[in-house]
Amino acid sequence: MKTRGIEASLREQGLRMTRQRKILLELLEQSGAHLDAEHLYRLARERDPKLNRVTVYRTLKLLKDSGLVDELDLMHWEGEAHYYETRMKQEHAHVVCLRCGKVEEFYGEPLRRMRRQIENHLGFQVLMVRTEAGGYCSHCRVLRAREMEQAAEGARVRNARRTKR
Amino acid sequence: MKTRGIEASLREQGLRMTRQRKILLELLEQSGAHLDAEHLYRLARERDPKLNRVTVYRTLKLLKDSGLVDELDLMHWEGEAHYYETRMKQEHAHVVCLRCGKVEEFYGEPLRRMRRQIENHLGFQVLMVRTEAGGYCSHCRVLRAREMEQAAEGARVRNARRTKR
DNA sequence: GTTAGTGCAAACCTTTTGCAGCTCT
DNA sequence: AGAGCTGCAAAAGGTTTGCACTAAC
Repeated sequence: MKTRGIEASLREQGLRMTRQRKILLELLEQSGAHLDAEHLYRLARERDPKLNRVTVYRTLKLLKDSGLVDELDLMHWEGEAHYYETRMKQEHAHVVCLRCGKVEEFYGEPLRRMRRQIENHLGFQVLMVRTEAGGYCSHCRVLRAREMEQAAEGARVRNARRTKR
Repeated sequence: MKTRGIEASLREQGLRMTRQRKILLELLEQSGAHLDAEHLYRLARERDPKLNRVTVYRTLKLLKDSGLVDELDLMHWEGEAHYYETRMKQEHAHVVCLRCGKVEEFYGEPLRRMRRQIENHLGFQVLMVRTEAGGYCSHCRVLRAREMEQAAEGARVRNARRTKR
């Protein structure tokens, strides 16, 4: 959804498209990445140094409640911040590397099928589904194995020392 | 996994099974429900009034990092608290009613299939998958429709008043 | 006797709230 | 005028940290 479309959505709800909201929406759309409130705030201040952190939070809440952006946790990869993305794309899962923080998106039939099954089996009217996976990306998997090996080595040394004494 | 099994897991990592941890683990297992830190703390204090809130947090973190319990957000239904459940059961999704807060669990093939696809397509080693859906349960769906109707009615009245003036 | 774990107080970080002033319409 | 919106300061909510003391191994 373009900023235009979002503006229309806001208007329908009797809400206004202010200078601040325009800045925040543009940043959210440009950045393909997943921004958290603080990051978004810093970017926004580059365009308008007076823009307040509170406005960022209020805007994000508004957009979230209007269903215009989705809120993610990314498996709490570093801290409790929430990440936001505009709701333009197809439903997808987020896969986070717990070592390097890389985020990949996963599209696929199982997601849609799950939504349908939840609706049919549980009688829920599903408004949002959030699927997040945590693990190690192909790159970090190797490095991780090496790290574990070294940790085990360290433990062996420590144990040996203890036994000797 | 029984408390026994968890105790063994802790021991393997050179960790200790203290009175406090035993209490917390038992509570987590007994309660089929999804407890948050505060709730767990209150229950724990009934058994040991001196047990500190900080210990609850530290224990939960420990168990989470050891992969012995899973951490949920339940779509941030009321606040930012995290909910915990022991990792005994099969992989499942949590479906939260955004009106009454009821939580249902969903088991099914799509979940397992999704995990496999993420591993195959993205080359990730998946350690945890968390799927949460938000919506309205069959009961609240009806009530919700009624509420929306009343809200719309209210808006009509307000608009009429404004136009008249 | 070591090392891990606990309790207490205080800090921390993210997010929300109250309120006066501003700005669209 | 009247509603929505912003900025500022202050509070809230959930969680973590530093440190001295205690308990498990």
